[in-house]
Amino acid sequence: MVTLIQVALDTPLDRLFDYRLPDDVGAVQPGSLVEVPFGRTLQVGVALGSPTDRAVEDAKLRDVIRVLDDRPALSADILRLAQFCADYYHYPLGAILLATLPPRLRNATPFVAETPWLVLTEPGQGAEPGARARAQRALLDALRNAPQSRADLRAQKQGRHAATLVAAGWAAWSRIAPAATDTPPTADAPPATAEQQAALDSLLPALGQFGVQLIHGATGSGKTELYLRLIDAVLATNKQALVLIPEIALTPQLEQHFRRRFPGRRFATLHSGLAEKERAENWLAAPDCDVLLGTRLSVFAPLPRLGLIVVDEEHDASFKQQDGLRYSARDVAIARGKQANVPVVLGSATPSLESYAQALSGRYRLIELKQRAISQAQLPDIELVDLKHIPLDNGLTRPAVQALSETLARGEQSLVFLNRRGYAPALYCPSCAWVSPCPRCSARLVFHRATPHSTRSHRLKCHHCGFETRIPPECPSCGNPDLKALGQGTQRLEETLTALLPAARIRRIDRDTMRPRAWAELGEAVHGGEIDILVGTQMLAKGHDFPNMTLALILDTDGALYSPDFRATERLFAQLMQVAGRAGRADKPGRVLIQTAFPDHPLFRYLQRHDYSAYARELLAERKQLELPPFTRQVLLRAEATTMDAALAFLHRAAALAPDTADVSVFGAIPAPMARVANLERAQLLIQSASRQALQAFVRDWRPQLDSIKPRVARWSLDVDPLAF
DNA sequence: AGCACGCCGACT
DNA sequence: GTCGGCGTGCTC
Repeated sequence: MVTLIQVALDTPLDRLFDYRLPDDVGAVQPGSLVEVPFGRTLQVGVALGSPTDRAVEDAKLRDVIRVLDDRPALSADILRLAQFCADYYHYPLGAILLATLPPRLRNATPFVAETPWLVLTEPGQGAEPGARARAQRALLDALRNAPQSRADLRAQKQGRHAATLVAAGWAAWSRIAPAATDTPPTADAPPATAEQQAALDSLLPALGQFGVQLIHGATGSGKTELYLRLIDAVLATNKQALVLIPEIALTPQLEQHFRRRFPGRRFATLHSGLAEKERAENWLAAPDCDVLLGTRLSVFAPLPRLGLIVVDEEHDASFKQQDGLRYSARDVAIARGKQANVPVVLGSATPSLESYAQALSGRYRLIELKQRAISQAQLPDIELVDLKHIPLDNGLTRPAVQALSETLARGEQSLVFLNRRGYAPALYCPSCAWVSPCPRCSARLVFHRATPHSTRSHRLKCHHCGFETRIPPECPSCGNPDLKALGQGTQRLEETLTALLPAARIRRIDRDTMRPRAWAELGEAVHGGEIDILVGTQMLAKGHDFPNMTLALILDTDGALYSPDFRATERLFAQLMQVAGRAGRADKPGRVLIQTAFPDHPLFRYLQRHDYSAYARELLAERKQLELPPFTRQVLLRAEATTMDAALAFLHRAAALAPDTADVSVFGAIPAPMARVANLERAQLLIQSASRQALQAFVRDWRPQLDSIKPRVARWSLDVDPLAF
């Protein structure tokens, strides 16, 4: 009898594939990585169990080529987590499993990990080298104290003795230095404030099992200190902590902070900025580490002794993957915590409304930190500049310019926040009112002007769907050659400020000016006092604290205040608070100026009081009044076709096929959200529900029907966002 | 998703 | 005469 095995492969086909398992390929267990022939290519797949039913005829079956034994099999808990994601996000299991692997381990090329540490083995602990082998004995003694690095040993010409110990089985080369045998010391912690102590008293007893704890603490209230103490407690029981952060590039000091706090503990980091080799090595080392600090992709890392998951800045959009498997690492972390029966700690100064709602309903435990642990840190004053009474000149009011020049005169730094990149949000024809519409979607094309750095960027660009075109020499509608830039973008603002404050050293920060690795350099420039004014988009909201930044100017948030997308309004508070938080020094509170035509908007009232809780409660109450659920779950049906009409036709037929469920609403089809792919137009249909079960059932019933109406022109995909505002 | 098969327009 | 465009179908 031939052994058969199911293999999950990285293909959009949402099914498993059966293979014959020849006797000579070696041991295969569920989770083993195997190389198999697929179509006319060879692919790496994940072996699962034996097939339960025989759907394909024997003639189609092919042989597993080999087991990739240079890398460990995926563990049962990762398989389970991936299965959860497959169900939750309606995404093929194989695609998820392969995506959890670091890229270097997704292909069959053997990977040899670096082994920089010589460590003592079990037999080595009591080993007695011969009396004359003094060098060996000395090295063995040294190893009993601490692992030795390969580089040091080489420098001390100990390489030969090391090799002898390894040959004797007393020592081994390892990827990662194991922890010292006795509990490594924890560096001195600052004394806990009364509030922190109260939080710890409630958090520490909850560490043994699953539960979600939402720590709502303003900047400076000591959230990080709480994480560190919880991690300390978890490490003491020989378990591992997983710490998820939004972007590691923005917080280089955080890793140092952690390492210094737990000297002697084994740290690993994972993020997409690592070189492929390093990422593979860290992933392989993860099972042996004590603390894994990383970005969203770390949520799938192998951690056999997981004891705690921390999600810092849980509201942050970076936790959501925007393409492929559109998972939210925060939500997957909660699922993982539940499966592993391990507590999950979410922390934020401005928790997402969905988390806050869960906390208010009692499903999560809410822990509020109100005091500032760092006593010097003072909250900034927030002033509103009423645009109904104060005129704008090139997007700036007199008080704003004055504040900037005063700050400059004092030798302090300012930040100017304008959430619109480009030169101007639109190009405008004064004679016929043409305003640069995007031919592919309903947005406006943004005017980008050439700069000394890149002349190629002199173009009209759609920030919504990615369409780009050259700047027309005359109005495409009436031929008028005199087109005007309408409104303000960061590029134009930079130009205006340069003209107004010629002495100021100004630096623009947005997606157009920032290269991926430019943050460190920017941090140094700001710290070194080489910059007076930072102008930029929301990119400015995150990252370093600049100690000499005392003014934050916020221009034009009104679009978001009354946006038809009420989620934009809901996110605005967090964004403004983050920007405002950039201002202020240890010795003096910062000043924040917001230009707005709607100073009476309730958001500002709460913002001025720095009271996010009250604001979040009001938003949730408002939703209740409007009979909106506190959060919705949504599925996006995307259709791609050679013409927009064909894509829309498919979506309309799909909508008509929607089963009649009161719990699920199907909204209208809209054209081209984000980029035209491979000469296909893309449109989408939004399906929403407050109930996950209802949505799941809906999609399950609907899916086969969609296949049946699939017209020649369209291909479709489901994009699931199970928890969305 | 790839990748090949297959049937109709403009070119060495 | 063919090169090559993308519509269609398949992958254990």
